[in-house]
Amino acid sequence: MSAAMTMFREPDAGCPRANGASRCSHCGVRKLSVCAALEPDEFCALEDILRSACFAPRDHLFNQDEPSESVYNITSGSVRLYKLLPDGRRQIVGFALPGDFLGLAMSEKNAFSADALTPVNACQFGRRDFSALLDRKPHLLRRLHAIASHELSLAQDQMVILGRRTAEEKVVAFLIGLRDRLARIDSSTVHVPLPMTRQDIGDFLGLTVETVSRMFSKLAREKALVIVPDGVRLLDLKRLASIAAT
Amino acid sequence: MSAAMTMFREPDAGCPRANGASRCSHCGVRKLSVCAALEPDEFCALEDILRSACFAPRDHLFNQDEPSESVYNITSGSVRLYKLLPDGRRQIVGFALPGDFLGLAMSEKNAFSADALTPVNACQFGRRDFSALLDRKPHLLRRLHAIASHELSLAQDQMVILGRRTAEEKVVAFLIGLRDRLARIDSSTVHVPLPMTRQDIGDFLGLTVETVSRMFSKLAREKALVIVPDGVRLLDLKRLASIAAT
DNA sequence: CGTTGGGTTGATCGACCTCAATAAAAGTGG
DNA sequence: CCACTTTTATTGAGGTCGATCAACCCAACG
Repeated sequence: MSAAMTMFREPDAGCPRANGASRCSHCGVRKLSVCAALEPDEFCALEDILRSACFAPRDHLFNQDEPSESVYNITSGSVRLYKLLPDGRRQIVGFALPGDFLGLAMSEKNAFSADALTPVNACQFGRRDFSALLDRKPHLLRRLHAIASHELSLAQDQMVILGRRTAEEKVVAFLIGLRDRLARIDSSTVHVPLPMTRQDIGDFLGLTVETVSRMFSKLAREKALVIVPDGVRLLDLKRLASIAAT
Repeated sequence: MSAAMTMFREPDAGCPRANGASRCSHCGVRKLSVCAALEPDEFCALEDILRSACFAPRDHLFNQDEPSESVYNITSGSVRLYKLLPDGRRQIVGFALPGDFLGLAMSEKNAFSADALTPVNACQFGRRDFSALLDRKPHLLRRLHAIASHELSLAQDQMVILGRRTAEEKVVAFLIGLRDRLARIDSSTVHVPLPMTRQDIGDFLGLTVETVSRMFSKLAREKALVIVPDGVRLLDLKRLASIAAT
């Protein structure tokens, strides 16, 4: 391989897409990610500090309250982000999808834990390296801030869902929200893959597994959706949208 | 109006838009705000685009879904931030206190409504003016991003409260959280002024007025706190902290 | 005064939780 | 490939926390 390859830190052995992920020019999520802020000739600065990482399902990217070493940009797969209370109650604060950035806060300690739901590929950056890069690339910082603000806005939407919506509305809002996010990545429309368990969905929506399951059954019974292996297929989008909007 | 109505420290009495607010050097919240990122000689750039604004209780700073004209830095008083569902259900997404910045997202449209709970003084900036300033002052942008990230983190904490805590825990977490924020402004310890109604607290915590009132009564009955005019006095901090931590 | 908005308290109800049983997948090792 | 365990999903029965409905108090205010 060329001298250009020597710029990359060593990719994980056995990681299928290791090369693809670090070669930003071929990256599938480049236009969705922080990286979109950079000009083509600036990518070398990113590639200099980037390490391609991959994780198997259940691998932890990082843990709540531990020092934050790295920040990540997800290139494939999905990641579960959650907080635990001392007594074991869990709140999932989000699911990261391809294009999503983890470590917006650039803080010393992780505010939540993150683990892989599916095989995950990510660009990994040293927190300090990335922070230094932000100081050199104001465009990148500006973009990161835009992303953080958008995340804040989504978090506030989630507050409405958690605080003021019924179980049925929660589940539907979750499905519609996930569908909209997936549509940005590949334009799938009615098929919504669900790499997370019902328990995960419950812990995201402030419900129990049983209630989530019951709502899925109810919506399926009413022909608003069909439950398929690994996900759902939305049938009556109009009806679902009206439930989520109310 | 009574002095008790104005719960939080007011640098300039009444509402003169002349001195205190626009003269950054004398501003009481400078070290807490975005502005802390600026060097003394840079404040003129801020003062150039700043307008001192004041609001009476119930005045709206801006409304959900309307175009965002300005961003604000609160210098005194407190502001209620909320989202409304079409059917009238309300979720309060936060209370802004002195030092807080409104308009982090710098987006075209407001994601929520904001109105004053008490008399409020604020520094008002045109959204475009402020955005342009951010391009000229990377330090300011960096600070704004730090603030946005911190807000995101608080929003995630609030998700845990909304999704996974009991009514009692919610109320206690709210009081402790507010106390901690007030402590950053003036180091009050046990007296927590509450400029918002029980209804507001309920709409922040995903509870009804009645439940909030009952929890206050319960905590008062158990001598964990005393209800005083315009607020509460925390008595058994150890016990309250342990409820909130659980 | 009467009115109005906020706060408290009680009685009842219901949405969601808890507990329990079963079924269906998905690993795991032989 | 098949037993065997483990994890996940579904469904039912019954209980509970917080919502709802309603009465009342109190302070502020015109």
